[in-house]
Amino acid sequence: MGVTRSDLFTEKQNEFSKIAKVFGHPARLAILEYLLKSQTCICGDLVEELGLAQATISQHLKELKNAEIIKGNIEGTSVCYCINEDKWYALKGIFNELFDRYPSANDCC
Amino acid sequence: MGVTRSDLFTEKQNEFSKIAKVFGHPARLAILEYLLKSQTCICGDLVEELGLAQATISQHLKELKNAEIIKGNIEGTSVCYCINEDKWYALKGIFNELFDRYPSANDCC
DNA sequence: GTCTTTTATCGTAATATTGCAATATATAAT
DNA sequence: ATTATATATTGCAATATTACGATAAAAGAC
Repeated sequence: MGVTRSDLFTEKQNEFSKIAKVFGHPARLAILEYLLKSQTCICGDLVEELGLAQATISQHLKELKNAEIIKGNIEGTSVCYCINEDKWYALKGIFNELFDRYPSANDCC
Repeated sequence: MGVTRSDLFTEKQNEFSKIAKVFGHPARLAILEYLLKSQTCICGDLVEELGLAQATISQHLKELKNAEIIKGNIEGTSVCYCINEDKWYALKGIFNELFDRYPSANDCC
């Protein structure tokens, strides 16, 4: 009990839900929005920007990196993070693929 | 500790993440995909379809209903579930709004 | 070398999620 | 009224997530 039954679902469903889960936390969205708008991608200021502890932000960055939504480059003592463009466009496609499967109009609901 | 710091984020970020979280479980995706493809929307067969216990499915349906992604109509002793069309199109828009904010092409990553 | 700065990791506490058996509720059929 | 069927709710155990202080690791400044 308590453990997600991934065995019951398709590879696609498991993959998609894993990605959706990454978007399922406001801190990670805030990080992404900051990366989207910032022209430079030096990102040490995320701690002041978001108000979470440094350890917490590092953890969220790790999850975004694991999902390959962002990339990180070491730049001297700091790390330069930015959106993974290729993945970003791929994600747009994956989500649209779902949302374009329009619900069949039924009369009962 | 351990509680999401919603106070630190914008209303939009909190709302979006809440929706994304609903998509963040394969069972709920499986339910949605079943509702999308099924012409009829009588949904008692989800239990056999998915392989999860009836109580578990009922719980997932509740979360989908809370997020207003699906609607449920009582139909005799069973309940007829289907996608909430309006919400579905709205969600498509909300996700595209995010994905259309293309990352600025930087040279450092 | 030491010191400073920046980010990552570890350990741990608080909370949330998932799954299911048991039970409750609601309606239909008899 | 009793029984059968379908779904919801409750209670609880297992697991996952979130947050943060403390500490480690890595690189530049001196």
